[in-house]
Amino acid sequence: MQFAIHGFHKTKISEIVKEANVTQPTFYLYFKSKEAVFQELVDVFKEKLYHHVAQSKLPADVAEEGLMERIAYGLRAVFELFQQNEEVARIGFVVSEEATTIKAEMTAQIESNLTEEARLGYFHTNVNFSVVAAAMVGAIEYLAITKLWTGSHTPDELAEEITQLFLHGLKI
Amino acid sequence: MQFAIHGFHKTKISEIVKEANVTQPTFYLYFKSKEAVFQELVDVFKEKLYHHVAQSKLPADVAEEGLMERIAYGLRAVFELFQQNEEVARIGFVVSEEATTIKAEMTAQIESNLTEEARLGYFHTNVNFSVVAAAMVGAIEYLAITKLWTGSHTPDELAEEITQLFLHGLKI
Amino acid sequence: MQFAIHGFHKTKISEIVKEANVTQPTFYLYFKSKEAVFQELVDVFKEKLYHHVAQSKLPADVAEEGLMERIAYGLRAVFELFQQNEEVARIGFVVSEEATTIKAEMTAQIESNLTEEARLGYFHTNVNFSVVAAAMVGAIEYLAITKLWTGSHTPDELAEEITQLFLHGLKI
Amino acid sequence: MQFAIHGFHKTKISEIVKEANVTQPTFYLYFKSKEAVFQELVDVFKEKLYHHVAQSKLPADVAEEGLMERIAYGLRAVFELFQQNEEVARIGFVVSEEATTIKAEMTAQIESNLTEEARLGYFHTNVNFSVVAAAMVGAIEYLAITKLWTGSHTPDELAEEITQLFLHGLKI
DNA sequence: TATGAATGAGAGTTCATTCAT
DNA sequence: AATGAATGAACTCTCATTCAT
Repeated sequence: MQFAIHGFHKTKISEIVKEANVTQPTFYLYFKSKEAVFQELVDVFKEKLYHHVAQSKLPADVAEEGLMERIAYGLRAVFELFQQNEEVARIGFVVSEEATTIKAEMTAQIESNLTEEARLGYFHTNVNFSVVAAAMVGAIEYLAITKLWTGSHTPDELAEEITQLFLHGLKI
Repeated sequence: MQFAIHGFHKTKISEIVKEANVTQPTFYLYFKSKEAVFQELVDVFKEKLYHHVAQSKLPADVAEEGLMERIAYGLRAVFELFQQNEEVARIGFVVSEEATTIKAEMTAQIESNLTEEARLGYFHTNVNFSVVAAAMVGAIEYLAITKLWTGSHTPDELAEEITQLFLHGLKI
Repeated sequence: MQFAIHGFHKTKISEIVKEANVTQPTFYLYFKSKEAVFQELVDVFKEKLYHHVAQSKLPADVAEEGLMERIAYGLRAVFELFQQNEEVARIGFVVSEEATTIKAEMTAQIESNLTEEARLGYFHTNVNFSVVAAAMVGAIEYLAITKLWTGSHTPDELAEEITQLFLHGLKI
Repeated sequence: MQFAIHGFHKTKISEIVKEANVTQPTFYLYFKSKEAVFQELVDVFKEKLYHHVAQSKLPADVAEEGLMERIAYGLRAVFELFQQNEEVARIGFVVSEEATTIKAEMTAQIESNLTEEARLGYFHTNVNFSVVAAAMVGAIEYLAITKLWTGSHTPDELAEEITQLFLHGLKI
């Protein structure tokens, strides 16, 4: 879908319909307007994303040994969502105007998760979780763009690496 | 500058010149085209950024105790560059088409730095530095947008938090 | 019928067929084109109108006392035609392009009637019957629109009032 | 002006600008939209019309002998307005959607004038002034179209004839 | 007889860009 | 150095009309 590649403004109806081998009026047979079809895509993605993030919150009884795996699991799910819905994810997370809002919402959710998880004793508390959450969201976005959607890394690999990094850091 | 706020396509020459209190033809006395002026801004930023990142590479003789501070120093410099050149940074790092390339270049530079630094023994080596570098760039971008340019955090605070996170992780 | 309400241009085939609970191609099974069906409606009305107006001419032997009633009779017939065929009358007399021609034809007929009637001694001759005829047609049209089709007045009432006005005037 | 001839929907920007020997974008240099320029014309006319009609109300002290002249005077003024502003009058009184409202307003004003004048003893009161007012407005409109704007009659002649007709009627 | 699906032609509008002065 | 006035090219969207079935 052209929107995912070019964003809203550079995407022309004429190109969309050419790709689909139909004429312009046909587009309006199926969609109310350029804006409407774009928004629909955004909404579909938003729905899915929020659902995934909400589910990635750690439960109360994760054992010390299983912690890392459990975190990686949540991240992997997000990366898989991004992989299986690349176009719609690109639109909703990167190119749409609403992407800002969507990422802000995701950040807030992650911050809330982290805070709760810290209270459960999983993490230490001398960090600003709002900053950490934003760092995670930024990292996820950019990794999706450069490592996932390029095909160079799998969701599994990325989740693994990121978990390792955010859990233990680089320091020996 | 309108470009920083609205991006290339939504920014109209008519708005630019209105803001500058001149007429449209005057614009073309000073710039070859809409595209050219935009490119000029991008180039200015690119130059500065690459310079800063290159300088943030750790030297060979940092003492154990000073490591963290030295890393924070490099990050702080980048955030300060972003703060002092918000508009041009927004354009070159976020809204321009070339932003992709610029961030890729920065990522490569950071990866190279990390690899070298690991070889110097600062970090352990069982992580994929290409992934870590991308995570850092993504984090930096999103923190700039949500924490720096909103005025909620200073370059210093952000550098501090990020260093802490990337060095030691969240785990207790 | 949509034409009567919205006129030719604002009436869409898509609306017509929706109202009739058929699809667009079905329309073209029954009518050659949008224009053709409109024209058909106009023709139907034109036929009826000319017939009525021709019949409203006063015969030669109307008694002094019956004159007013005889005139009112003709007018009433026209208003009744308009009332019983509101849609088609609206189209043929108001919204169609041909309405101009139709009203011109009606005006000419009335003028001819008046001239003849004046020669029979019913009216005085120091007025321009072409102007009077046009005034009548204009009055009839606007009264149909504002008093008849709104339901506020009956054909009878309108015929009565108009006859009184055109026969004796307002002056005491 | 094309609007006066063809009405709003059949008038194309492309025709307007062709008539003016400029290109389509030039149109938008001077007018906000097709709709806006049309509305502006309507408003200009409305203003003028209401002013004239309001002024045509008879004062309290018209002498018996001067009555007819005084009435003709008011009508003449309206026809002169129509003549001197043919295009805008056509638009505001005939082809615009608002024409309905404008004529209704004018009718109401005339009815009010007539009622008042009858109370002053100028006219007898056994007629429905609402119907008479509508008849007048309809007559005025159609006479403007067929006798004034065709050039066949002057405002003076039309005012004279109409006054005679509405004051004394056709009856000998 | 009826239609789901499609379209050619053209509407109004916007915008970066350029003359003539 | 500066501009008022204009435009080419392109855009989104609409609508009467027609296939293939």
